[in-house]
Amino acid sequence: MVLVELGTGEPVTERARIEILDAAAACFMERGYAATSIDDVARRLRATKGRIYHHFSSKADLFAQIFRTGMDMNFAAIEPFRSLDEPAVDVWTKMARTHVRQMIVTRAYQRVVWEGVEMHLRGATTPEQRSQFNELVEYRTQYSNVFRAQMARARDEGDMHFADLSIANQMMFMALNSPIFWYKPRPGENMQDIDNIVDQIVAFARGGLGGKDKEES
Amino acid sequence: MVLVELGTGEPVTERARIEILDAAAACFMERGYAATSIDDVARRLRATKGRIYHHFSSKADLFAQIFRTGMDMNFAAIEPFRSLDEPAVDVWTKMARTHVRQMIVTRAYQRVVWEGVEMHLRGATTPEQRSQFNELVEYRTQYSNVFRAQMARARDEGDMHFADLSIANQMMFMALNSPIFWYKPRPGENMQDIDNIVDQIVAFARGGLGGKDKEES
DNA sequence: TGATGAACATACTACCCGGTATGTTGTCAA
DNA sequence: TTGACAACATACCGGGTAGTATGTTCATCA
Repeated sequence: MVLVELGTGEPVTERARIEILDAAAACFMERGYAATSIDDVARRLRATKGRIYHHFSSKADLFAQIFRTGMDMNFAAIEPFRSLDEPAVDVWTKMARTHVRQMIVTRAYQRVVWEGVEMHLRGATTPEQRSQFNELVEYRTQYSNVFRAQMARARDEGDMHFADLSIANQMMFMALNSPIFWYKPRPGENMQDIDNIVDQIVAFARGGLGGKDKEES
Repeated sequence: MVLVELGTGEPVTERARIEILDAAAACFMERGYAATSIDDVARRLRATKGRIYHHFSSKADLFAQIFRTGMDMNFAAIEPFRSLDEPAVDVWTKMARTHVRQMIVTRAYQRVVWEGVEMHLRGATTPEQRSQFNELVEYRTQYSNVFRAQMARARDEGDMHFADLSIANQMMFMALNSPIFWYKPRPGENMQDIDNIVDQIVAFARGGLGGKDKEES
C-alpha cells in the first residue's frame, strides 16, 4: 500500500516496516490507540511483540510513524495542484477531491492522524513524546494552511463567501474528513461509486463555504 | 448542570449521581473512554472508587448513562420545534441552531455520545453490554431521523438540494457536531459570541445542503 | 566453515486498572 | 440509645499490558 523506497536502502527491511505500519494502522482504526495493545498488532501479523519492537522503539513511536506516513501521502497527493494558475475555487476543488479520495483510500492512516491531533489537543502523551507530537501536528497545520490559502483567495476572488476563515477551515476539514468515520467499502464497489461519494462530499463542503455551483451561468 | 428530578425521589442521591456523571463526562472528553480510569474520575471528584461503584455498576454503565443523559438533553432541546407548521427549511434551521448550541454547552456529554457511537460501529464492548449499546445507538438514530425527515421535506419543497439523503444526513451531523472537537470556551465570552459561532456553523451546513439563503429575494 | 548480525520468537517483570470485599462514619427512625 | 442503612473509604486481587532480556534461526561474508 505504502511504497516509499528510501535511499539505496534495504527494500526487505522497509517492506517489513510497512507491513507493521499497515497492521497497526488497521488496529488503531478499529479500536483506537489506548484500546489497542501491541499484542493485538502482533496477532494481526501472525507474529509476536518481538517483531514489532525490533522495528519500533515504542507504541507511541509506532503511532507517530503512522501519523507521519499518512501526512506524507496527503502532501504527495495534492502536490500537483498546489501552484496551479487557475481561479482559487478551482484549485480548491481539485485539492478537495484529491483529499477526500485520500481519506477513503487510506482510511486507517487518516484515522490515526485524526486521533493524533485529538491526543495533542487533549494534551496526552509524556513530555518527551510531546515534542515529536508537536512537530507532527505542525506538519498537519501546514497541510491545512494550503487549503486555507486557497479559501482566502477564493473569497477575495468573489467565488466563496464565509465569515471567519478559521471556522470555515475547521468546518471544511470536518466535512472532507468525514468519510474516515462512516465510509465502509461495499463489495463490488468500483471507482465510479467512490467518485460519486467524493462528489457529494466536495459539493457539500463547497456549498458550505458559499461557493457557487459550476453549473450556474 | 443536568437537572432531572425523578419521581418523589431522593434529591440528595440524584445530586451525587449527577456530580459523578459530570466528572466522568469531563474525563472521558479529555482522555477518551479507554484511557480514562475509574480512579481518574474519582480523583477529579476528590474521592475514591467506592463512591463511584456505590452509584454505578461498572465503567461501561457509567459511560452508558452519560450517553443516555446527553441524548435526553438533545431530545428535550429540539422538542419545541419538532412539529411546527412552517416550511421544513425553517424548522430545520431552528432545530439545527438548537442542536449546535447543545453541542457547545454540553460538550462533555456529547463527546461521550460520539465515542459511544464510534465504539458501537467498531463493535467494542462485551455481548451483554451490546444490547444496551444497541438501544442507545437506536435512540440516537431516532434523533437523527427527526432532522432527516425535515431535510427530506425541505428538498421536496424545493428549499434544499442534495443527492443522497443518507450521505447528506451524515455530512450535516458532521458539520453541526464539529464544535465538540474544536470549540474551547474563551474567557469573557458571552452569549453573542457563541451565537455568532452557531450562526456560522448552521450557515455552513445549510449551504452544504443546498439551502437557499434567507436574504435572497 | 565459522563467525557475525539481522530478524525475529520466547519468557519474564513491573505496573496499572476494573472490580470486589470489607471497613467506617454519619443519620434517622423506633 | 440503638440498630439499621446509606454513603462512602480502604484494602486487596486477578488479569492484562508496555517494555525488556534472552534465546533461536538463517543468511551473508570473510
